[in-house]
Amino acid sequence: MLKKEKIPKVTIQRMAVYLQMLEELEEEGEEVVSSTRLAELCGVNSSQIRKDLAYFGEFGVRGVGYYVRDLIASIKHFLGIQKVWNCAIVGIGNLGRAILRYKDLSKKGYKIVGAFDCDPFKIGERVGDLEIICTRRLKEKAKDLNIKIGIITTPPNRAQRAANHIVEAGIKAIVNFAPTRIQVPDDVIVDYVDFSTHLIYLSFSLSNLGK
Amino acid sequence: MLKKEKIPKVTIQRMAVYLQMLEELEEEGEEVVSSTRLAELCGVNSSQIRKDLAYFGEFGVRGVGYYVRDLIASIKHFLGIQKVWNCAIVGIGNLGRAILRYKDLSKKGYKIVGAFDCDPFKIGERVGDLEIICTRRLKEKAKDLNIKIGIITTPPNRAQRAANHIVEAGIKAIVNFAPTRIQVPDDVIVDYVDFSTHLIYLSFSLSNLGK
DNA sequence: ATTTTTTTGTGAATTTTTTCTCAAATGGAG
DNA sequence: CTCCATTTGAGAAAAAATTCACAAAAAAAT
Ligand SMILES: NC(=O)c1ccc[n+]([C@@H]2O[C@H](COP(=O)([O-])OP(=O)(O)OC[C@H]3O[C@@H](n4cnc5c(N)ncnc54)[C@H](O)[C@@H]3O)[C@@H](O)[C@H]2O)c1
Ligand SMILES: NC(=O)c1ccc[n+]([C@@H]2O[C@H](COP(=O)([O-])OP(=O)(O)OC[C@H]3O[C@@H](n4cnc5c(N)ncnc54)[C@H](O)[C@@H]3O)[C@@H](O)[C@H]2O)c1
Repeated sequence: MLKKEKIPKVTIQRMAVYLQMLEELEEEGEEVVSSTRLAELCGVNSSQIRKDLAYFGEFGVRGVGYYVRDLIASIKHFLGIQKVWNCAIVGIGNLGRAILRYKDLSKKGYKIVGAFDCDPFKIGERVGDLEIICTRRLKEKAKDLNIKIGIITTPPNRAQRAANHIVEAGIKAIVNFAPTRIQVPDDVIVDYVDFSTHLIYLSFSLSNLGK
Repeated sequence: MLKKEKIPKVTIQRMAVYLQMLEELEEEGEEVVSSTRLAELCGVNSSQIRKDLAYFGEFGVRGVGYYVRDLIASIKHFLGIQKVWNCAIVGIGNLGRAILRYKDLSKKGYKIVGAFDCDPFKIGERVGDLEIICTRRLKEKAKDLNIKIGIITTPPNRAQRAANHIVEAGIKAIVNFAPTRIQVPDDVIVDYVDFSTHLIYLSFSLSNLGK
């Protein structure tokens, strides 16, 4: 079913958007949706959607469209989010706490099972269901808790150190919220969430309206 | 100097990364950097950097490279971030508060000047320097405070309503943290910051390692 | 039963983005 | 002053992504 062809990152990102919209449609009781309708809702071209889906297989019915429920299940399946992914947060400051309290994450298949910080005054403190643990114990905990994804929310000048701990712990995927690039071995995947990049895009666009 | 050609969004996004790295280099006392070196640090191809910069003009010296200080200034200038942009946050929950307390934002040229929520129990409460104001007063405040960017951190089912208030207030740029698409007039720019999209990319990559 | 309408899936065409190449410029060494 | 080592800027080539266009399939209408 899955073709061997490399699937572009943008396709995966759009897939996440389609999934979001499909879940909204399901909630509204829609049973079937056409690529044209979904495209409108997501702000893309309809053949974009069909091409994206074609990387993974055939999911539609000609003359009808896609069954919302089934398509959601298929997408979750091939994106690898039918099951729950255990995550650890490193750096329990403003943003780390916000993410710890972000309830909808678990609905989306991600569970924060470890909260790590290096500040002795924070270690032992409880946030929600979790106790803040010393970053040095990440390696030991990663195995016990089956942690697959590390989330960095330390200040930028500490991000590399946090990354080193995560890599040391054998975790192969990192989301980095600190606005700095980190160096990791080739077999570790890093994705950056950079708020200021988005703001910069907006300021640039505002500055160049009509040009 | 600035060519009339449309500048791709990815170029602007990479520009933000170059800027980040250049500022780190400046802090370390580096005065000159070659596109090759910068490319290595940012994890891109060196001609990518030269092509990206070419959209805006010529900034390098052949045989030498780029003067870090000057290049930073040039980039800030053409991205429109030499000046400060006033922003409003709509939805003062976990994430909204984290952003309000995010001090480095102002260093990057963005100032949160208004905090809005619709919950009567929150209105009047102080967070940092700001008092939480009723969302209905956004329009009036947007003018007084010269707000140019709206940041949505409401629950997803309230994001459209928040967007409507922002549009009503005459603000032309929105960052939406809620995991849902919003509808706005053509002259309003929306950029989405979606945490789960990043997590999905990682789970997909982990699920397909070596395929 | 046949025609019409709808909508998918996919090759082909187009557009966009990235990478390759190299002449031209610069500074330093001899 | 000439030669050599660097490195930019930009045209050409290659690769990737998007959009077009339409046959094939399914359902609805006649
Ligand atoms: N606050 C926001 O809304 C926001 C938004 C976007 C990006 N960011 C980025 O996210 C990061 C965190 O921001 P914040 O506002 O939460 O900062 P913060 O200072 O409130 O929190 C940082 C936390 O990291 C901990 N820490 C430092 N070094 C560590 C290490 N080596 N190992 C483990 N923990 C360590 C600190 O003890 C602190 O608790 C920053 O890089 C910031 O630029 C923040
Ligand atoms: N918490 C996180 O770390 C995190 C991470 C990524 C994305 N998000 C997204 O960000 C959004 C906010 O998350 P949160 O955890 O802060 O939620 P939250 O429930 O803590 O906060 C939401 C706030 O929005 C306010 N609100 C509701 N409707 C409003 C309206 N019409 N106008 C103004 N304010 C309104 C509520 O009163 C509340 O204060 C959600 O959409 C969430 O999916 C959160």
